[in-house]
Amino acid sequence: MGFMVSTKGRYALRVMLDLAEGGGEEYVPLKDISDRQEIPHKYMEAIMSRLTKEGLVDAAHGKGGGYRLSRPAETYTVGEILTATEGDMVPVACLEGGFDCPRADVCKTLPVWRRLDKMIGDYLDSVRLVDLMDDAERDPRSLGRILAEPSQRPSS
Amino acid sequence: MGFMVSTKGRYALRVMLDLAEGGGEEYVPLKDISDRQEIPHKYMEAIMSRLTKEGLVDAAHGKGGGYRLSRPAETYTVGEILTATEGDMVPVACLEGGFDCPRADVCKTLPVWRRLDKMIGDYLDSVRLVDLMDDAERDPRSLGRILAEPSQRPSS
DNA sequence: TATTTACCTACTATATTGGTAGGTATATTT
DNA sequence: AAATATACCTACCAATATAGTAGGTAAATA
Repeated sequence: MGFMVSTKGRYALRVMLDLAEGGGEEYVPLKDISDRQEIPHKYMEAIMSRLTKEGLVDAAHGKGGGYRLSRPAETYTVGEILTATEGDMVPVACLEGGFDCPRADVCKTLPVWRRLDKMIGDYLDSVRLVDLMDDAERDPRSLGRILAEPSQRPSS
Repeated sequence: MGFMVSTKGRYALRVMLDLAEGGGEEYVPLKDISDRQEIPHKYMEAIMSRLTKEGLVDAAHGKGGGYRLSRPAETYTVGEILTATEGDMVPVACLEGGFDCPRADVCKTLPVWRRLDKMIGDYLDSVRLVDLMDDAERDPRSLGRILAEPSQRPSS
C-alpha cells in the first residue's frame, strides 16, 4: 500500500500551522521551526521552496530573515497546502491528469474512484488551517467538535 | 504523491466484479477473466492468491477448475476487497498499525488524518460489490444514482 | 497419461520516499 | 568591509514499493 500524503505534505502542514500560531508579521527562521517541529532542517528546505514558489509563504534572506505566511491565516485550507507540496492528490492512478485509460468508458469501478476522490478533496478543502489551531477549541467549527460528532459532515 | 490504491486492489475489484457478474456456481479459469479484463495473467495469479487466502474466493485445481465467489455476491463490500489485497489502507504513515508516533499527543494535524481515514473507510465499506454491477442501474442505491446527486451520502 | 488449471519461488526495472552533503546568493549587523 | 545569518541550489544516496516477468511444481480431470 502507498500513502496518499507523504512527509512532504504532512511536514508542510505542520510548518504552516507553526507559522500561523506565531501569528506575527516578522519572519521566522526555518531553524526555529524545524527545531520546534522536530523535522530535519535540510529536508525542510526543499519543502519550503515549494511553498514559496506556490506563493503560500514569503521568504526573506539574511539576518532577521526567514518565512512568514503571505496571507491572513484564516484563508488557508488544508487541501491547498497539501496540493502545493504533494501535487495533485488522487487516490488511484486512473484519475491522474494526462492519463486516459482506454477502458475508462467500460470500467465499472471508475465511479468508485471518482466519488472517493471527490470526497477526499471536498473534505480537505473544507478544513481551514485555523481549525487546527489551539484556540480553535472554543470554535464550534473546530475539528475537536467535528470529530466528536462523526455523523455531521464538516462543511456543507 | 503516492496512490492509496495500487493495481493490486484495483485489479482485485475488477476480478471480483467479473466473478459476480458471471453469477454461477461454476469455477471460472483465471485465463478467461484476465483476457476479458485485459490484466496480465501471471500478475493476476499473485493477487488471486491473496483473495483465496483471505477466503473471499474459492479455488479449484485442474480441468474445470478456476475461481468463484465463496459467498453470495451481495455480501461483499469494496472496502473488504481492497483491504484483503492492499492490506490495511491508511492515507498517512502516522496511522499505520504498529507505528506509534512520539508526537501523537501534541500533534495538531493528527485529527485531520484520523477523520480522513474514517471517511475513506466508511465510504469504501458502504459500497457493495453489487452496486457496481450493470443491473444495479435500476437500483436506487446504485452508484450511478449516487454520483448524480453528490449531496447524498451513499449508505447512511 | 495428457491436459488443464492453480500455486510457488525467484528475479528485475523503474520510480518514489526521505533524507544527507556541500556549496552559493543575499541581506543584515558590526 | 567583514562577519554572520539566513534562504536557495545541485547532486547524491539507501531503502522500499510497484508492476510486473520467468519458469517451474502440484493437483485435479478427461
